Amino acid sequence: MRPRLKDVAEHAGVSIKTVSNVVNGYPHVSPDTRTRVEAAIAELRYQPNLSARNLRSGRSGVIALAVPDLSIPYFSELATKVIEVADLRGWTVLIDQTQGERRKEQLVMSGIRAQLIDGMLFSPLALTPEDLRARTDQTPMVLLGERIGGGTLDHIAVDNVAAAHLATTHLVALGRRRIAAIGAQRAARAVTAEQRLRGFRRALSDAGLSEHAVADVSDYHRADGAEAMARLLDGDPPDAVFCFNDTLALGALRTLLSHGLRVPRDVALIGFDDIEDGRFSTPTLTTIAPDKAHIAETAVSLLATRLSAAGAEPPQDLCAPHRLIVRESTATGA
Amino acid sequence: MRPRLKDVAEHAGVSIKTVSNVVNGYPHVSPDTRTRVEAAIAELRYQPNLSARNLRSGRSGVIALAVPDLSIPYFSELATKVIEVADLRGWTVLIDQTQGERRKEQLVMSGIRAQLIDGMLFSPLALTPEDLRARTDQTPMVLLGERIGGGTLDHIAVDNVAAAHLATTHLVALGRRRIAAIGAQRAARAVTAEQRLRGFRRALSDAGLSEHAVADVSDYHRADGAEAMARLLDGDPPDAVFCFNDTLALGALRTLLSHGLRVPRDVALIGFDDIEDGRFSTPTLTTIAPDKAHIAETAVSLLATRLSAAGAEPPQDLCAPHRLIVRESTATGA
DNA sequence: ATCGTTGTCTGCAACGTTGTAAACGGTCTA
DNA sequence: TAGACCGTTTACAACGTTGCAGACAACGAT
Repeated sequence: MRPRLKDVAEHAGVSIKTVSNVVNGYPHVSPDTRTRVEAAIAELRYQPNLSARNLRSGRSGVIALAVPDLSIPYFSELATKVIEVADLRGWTVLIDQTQGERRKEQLVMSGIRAQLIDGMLFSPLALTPEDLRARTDQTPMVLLGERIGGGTLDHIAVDNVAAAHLATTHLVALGRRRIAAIGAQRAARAVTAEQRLRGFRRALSDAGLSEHAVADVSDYHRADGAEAMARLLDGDPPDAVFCFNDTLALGALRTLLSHGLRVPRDVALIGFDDIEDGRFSTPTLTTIAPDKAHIAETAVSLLATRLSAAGAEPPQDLCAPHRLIVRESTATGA
Repeated sequence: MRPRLKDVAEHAGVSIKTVSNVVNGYPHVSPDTRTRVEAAIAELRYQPNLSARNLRSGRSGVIALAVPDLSIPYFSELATKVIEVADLRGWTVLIDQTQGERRKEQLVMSGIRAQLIDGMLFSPLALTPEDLRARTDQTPMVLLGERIGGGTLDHIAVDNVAAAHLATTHLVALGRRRIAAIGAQRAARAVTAEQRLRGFRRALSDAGLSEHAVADVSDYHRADGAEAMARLLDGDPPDAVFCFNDTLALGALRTLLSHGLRVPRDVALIGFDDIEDGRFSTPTLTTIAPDKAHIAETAVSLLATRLSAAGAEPPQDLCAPHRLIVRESTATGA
């Protein structure tokens, strides 16, 4: 059996509460007692029972991170960072996958794990602002990515409009004129896609260009990008394409190359997310890099604030930095 | 405040224990009472408090999955499957990343989360059989991948020797004669790498060929593969390469293409793991596909057995199926 | 000498749940 | 009709922890 406070107390010749005080860093414990208790803790290899502590204190030290799909590299890279940062605060991260399905997102949001966690970081895809308003669960929550909170929840994301504008402007600066986009979504709920589309269109009109084509996708995997690019090539082929994320771009790249087109010579390609794959594709992938570490750190620290100050401080709506990383898929010399 | 059993009991006009019985599916409850209790549960939106339940019952319904790094696609794909399968049993999965570092693996193995979890699935990289023998923590554990348990723990993995043999034999069948491998590891602990190397060598000697070259790597990321391939090209270039995983292969592919070599014409390439990236690279990547769904299901069910039967049933050592998937990187017509 | 103050330590109760055992009312059997 | 039996329901205690209130000793100020 695992040792309890009681065992440590008997071993050190003090009361249970004193051991608890030592464990919790309560200051008014004499150095002598403290040493004796610590020795007993070490000897018995005592570890606090988290269930009991949680039951008593209402805190579990566990936070949830809900993302659509870990097998999308952007989310697994983000998860890696979040776990790292949370670890520094002594928190354990529990990951929920929603597959971007509205039903699962509602489930997660409405507190299916509420008993287990102190708070959650949530990266919704299909959820509507109404869904969020209808939320009754009180678990503190920080939104990542989609700006659908309507100012009712803490939120951190890149400025998608500005980032998409930057990406598109880069293509324009290469001298391309028939610029297409891949990644729009029919579902009116897909706020991120909508914002990137808006940035794309604004950049084109700023440059005095008209939109060459926009391809819808139903999901953001490689296969969707490959298939969307095939549709674009069926019509009047573009000379540059902005893909709303890197996996779409890698799928599109595959289609371009297998159609015998050269990248960037015939078609320049830019993605979004800066996932590791894009650094090793051929050609390597130009992309917009959101500062994932910054997002993870900010998200966790927003949650920490929310957890400590139960007060009604107004929710914050923060912006993460992004930058353009130029690689071979838009290189000029090629 | 969240409703408790007590609130539901009062609302339904029964005792706390009766509500508990209904919640837990205890059979001897009259249909009438059951209906009334269920109505009260629904109305108050009662959800059991997991901390209390865990404290009382000693079970948390949470299992840990410890892997080196989620940003390695193989592990994120595996994690996705494990979460799915665990969900069917009503379990929540908590993910620990070890970075393949021995110290972190020891930490995880020795029960750092023991208070929180009922059992764990562990995919070690750097751990030695001695580390495992020195383990004192009693949390049930199932090993994935590395066969270092020495028969003391449940274990599921593909037959790495046979799989590597299959991969190498495929290259031989293409008519290649200068066949190299990428992915050996200096650290004697890396059992998986060792087994794949053994299968590689056995296949070559079965074919009457001698080993062209073997490149060591320190890690299994794309960058390591790219760098290892560069070293191979410095010497007498191979006409085929077996990479011990797909990310290594994609890195190697990058180096080959940027050196102006054609794949598979000049160099045929085969990987291991069947990650999604390999289906969309150019050329697409031939690979050995371990049955990840099978691994996830088996691992979770091994753990379930171990959890229910506290008895000393002998640990099982199981083998997951694998198959060869031929794609462009070893296509014959090219 | 008395009183309040400070620092250290302790006992008690409670967090919400479930296992155990026992109570209750009814039906069946002798 | 008494006793045994069964299905249903209940009270109680315990899981290991921490907040609270207070006990106790030592000390300084009056």
